Amino acid sequence: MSQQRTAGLGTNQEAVRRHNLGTLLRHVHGAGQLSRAELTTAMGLNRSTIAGLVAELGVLGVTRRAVPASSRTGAGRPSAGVSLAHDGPYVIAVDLGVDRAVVAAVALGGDVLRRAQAPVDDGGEAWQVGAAVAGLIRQVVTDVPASSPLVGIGISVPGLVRRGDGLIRMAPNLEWTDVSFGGIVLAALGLDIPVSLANDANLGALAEHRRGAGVGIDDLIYISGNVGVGAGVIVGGVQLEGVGGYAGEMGHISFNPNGLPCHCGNIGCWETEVGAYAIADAISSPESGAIQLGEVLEAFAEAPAALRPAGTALGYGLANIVNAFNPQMVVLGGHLGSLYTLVRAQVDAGLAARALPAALESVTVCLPGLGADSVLLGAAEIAFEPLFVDPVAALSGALVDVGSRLAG
Amino acid sequence: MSQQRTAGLGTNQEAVRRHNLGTLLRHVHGAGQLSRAELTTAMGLNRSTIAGLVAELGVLGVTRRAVPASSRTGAGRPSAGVSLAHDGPYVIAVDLGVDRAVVAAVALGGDVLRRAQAPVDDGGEAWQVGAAVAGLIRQVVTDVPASSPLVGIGISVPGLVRRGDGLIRMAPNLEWTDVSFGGIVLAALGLDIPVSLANDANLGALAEHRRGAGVGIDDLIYISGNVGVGAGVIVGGVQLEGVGGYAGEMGHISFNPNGLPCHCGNIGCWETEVGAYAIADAISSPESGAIQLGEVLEAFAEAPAALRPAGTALGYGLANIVNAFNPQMVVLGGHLGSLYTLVRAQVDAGLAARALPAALESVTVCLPGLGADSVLLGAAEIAFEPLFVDPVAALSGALVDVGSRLAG
DNA sequence: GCCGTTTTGTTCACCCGAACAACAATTACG
DNA sequence: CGTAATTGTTGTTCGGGTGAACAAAACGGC
Repeated sequence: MSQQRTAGLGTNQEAVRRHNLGTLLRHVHGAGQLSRAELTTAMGLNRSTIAGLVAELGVLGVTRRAVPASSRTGAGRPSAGVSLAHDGPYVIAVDLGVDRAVVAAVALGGDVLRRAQAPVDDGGEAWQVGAAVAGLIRQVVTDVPASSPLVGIGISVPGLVRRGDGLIRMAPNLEWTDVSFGGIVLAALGLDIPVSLANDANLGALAEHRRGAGVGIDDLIYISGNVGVGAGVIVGGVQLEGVGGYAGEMGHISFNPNGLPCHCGNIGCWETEVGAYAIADAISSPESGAIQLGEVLEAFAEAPAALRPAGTALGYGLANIVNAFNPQMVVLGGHLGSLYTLVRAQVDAGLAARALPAALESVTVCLPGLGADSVLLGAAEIAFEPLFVDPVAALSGALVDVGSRLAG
Repeated sequence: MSQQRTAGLGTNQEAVRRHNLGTLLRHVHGAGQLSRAELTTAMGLNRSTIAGLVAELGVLGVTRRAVPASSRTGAGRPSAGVSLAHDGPYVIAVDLGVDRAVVAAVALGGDVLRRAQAPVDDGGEAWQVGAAVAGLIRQVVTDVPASSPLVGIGISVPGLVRRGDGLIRMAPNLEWTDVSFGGIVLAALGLDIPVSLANDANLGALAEHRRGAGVGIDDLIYISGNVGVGAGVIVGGVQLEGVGGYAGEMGHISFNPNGLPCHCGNIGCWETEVGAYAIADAISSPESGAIQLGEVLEAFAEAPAALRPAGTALGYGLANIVNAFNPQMVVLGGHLGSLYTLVRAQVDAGLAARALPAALESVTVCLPGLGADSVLLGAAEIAFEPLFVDPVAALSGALVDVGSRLAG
């Protein structure tokens, strides 16, 4: 629910300032610390202009002047560093999993200030989960400096999230349908701040693209193995959403017409071959092991033979994805990452067998650079997004001293 | 090879003018004729600004003042119309098919000034085909006013085209590999102007999005049935390309593990079920009928039973596409359009059976609004693209009086 | 048929923001 | 220690979008 569609509009002159200010902040957010000279070359603007923008961000309380980071060697005056203020803006990131919820306060720059988590009951009602999440948020905001403005809340959902309003259309593993979870959490908190929701795979892709294994890579796919299987797709540096926001449901691509029934009602979806339940079955792990499948797989020192067909199926499915999207990188998250480390040979062979040579030659399969935090940090990213589109407006709408507001 | 990646750059102030001038021209190109008042609201700029931009385009010889188009009723001074100059810029569009090449001179606004076509020998060498295309281009430019500047050449290719340099990596039905066809055509012409190449499905999608069935629809997929099967994908109003430019090869998504061998080396690709050869086989049409399959299918008044499985396979494959991309519209081009009109029931049923409900509810399957010209007009669009990015630069690099240059 | 209303084109001064140039600051290197 | 190189700082210039005022052109009611 991020990308605004402004096709055909002209560029207003105040929009120039907004855009430049936001872009500069985006750079600082991405690098954490960088020099004004680097900003000058990265943004292609004049020194004076960068100086003005940096000064404005300083007045806004977002950045501060840092010691000259000696990244460059050679003659010349060292460039003054720009880094993030200690009491700068932050967001709440929520990773709603199948069996647990993780909540974190994340500062600009991507640092996790504090995190908390709690189990989520299987089949819990949305309002119960919302109350639990609200409780975690209350915990998490206590440590944040009171003067830090809270920009918004980003929530990752293992299911289909409608673009625009963030309604959860279907979350099979939570057994939710048409739940307005953002509203529920806000009501439980008694606050009114921007809430963004998105699919977990989409957020994993976003985080890996911005601060994980895919930095600098504009065509990237993150495949989430989180009981179900979904893909987050970034093409040309922007997220693929689709009209409704449901793009990337690669788990329900037909894979085997003679396969097993899928919970979606069809037969032989890819998820029935590489989903957590299928793999747990293959290694005769108890059904409950499917939810913790990542850990179960990590425990293996060597791959049992029973996993090899799943590896091949993963490779074949990846080939479909490579043919469809021609990505430069495919990141395997959740249990698929664990599976990949075990049966890498089968996966690579399956991919090479079925992908078109031209598309295969430029793709890399890898593990998440952010480990298990990809999705959580992606949730932080969408919450920050308005700040990069219009810093001034986003900050004027942000709340300060949230800790005491929530305590009182 | 169109979309330039400028992520992270700041907005230069001269870039504002470029962008606004290009955007205005894009509007005029799209609508053909529209009033300055409409431009003002569409672009969100001031009346004065629009006036300045329109004046500049007039000086450039691109637009001319038109009679007040009375689109609005009511009081008030009628708004002056902006329409395209008679001797304005134009491009050469080339649709390279499996058995024939179509070449057209296309004016700004999308009008085909003149077209010519010639058969292409099966298995012809690239330089032979290039010479034939050059001959058609010579024919086509004769009618164009000498003062009209030729902006560039756009070429549609039934195969994989590398982004950036436009190299044809693989065109199975032409039996070409790694052919620099743009260079070949330019050499045959003895000219040096910008040439853009792209995959036929991508161009079909572009044309349908801009002037066909998908005007105003930002998430659209065009599926080309042109012996092989490929998809052109537009998401969020921009073309999905992938790192190398090979995205959208949906014809080689695995469809049936027990299916027939595909020319790509795999088994059971979707193309082996809905490609022209498969369908020609099904209706016992001679092998040569595959190339003209569209016409063969059009001749049927009612669908023979033998086509029904192909219809179902088409529906199933569309479901995969809908799940992957969540488009708002799917346009079926080439023989797939003809097939759809015959076995629509099977296609719709197959799609409904396998697509996720959330994604299914917002998708429409339809036929091309531009008929058989989608791809040709798409080739014109990519040739025009530089003009909308920077009108002044594109015009300064354009050639005038091409007719006599090529004749002499 | 006239006059007020409405909408738009036209012109001008204005403002904002990026670019540019000159100078100062600061370091590396010989 | 002096020179070259790079960057921050400052004041000025320049370009382009904005806004106000006025003119133009059509409609509608009287």
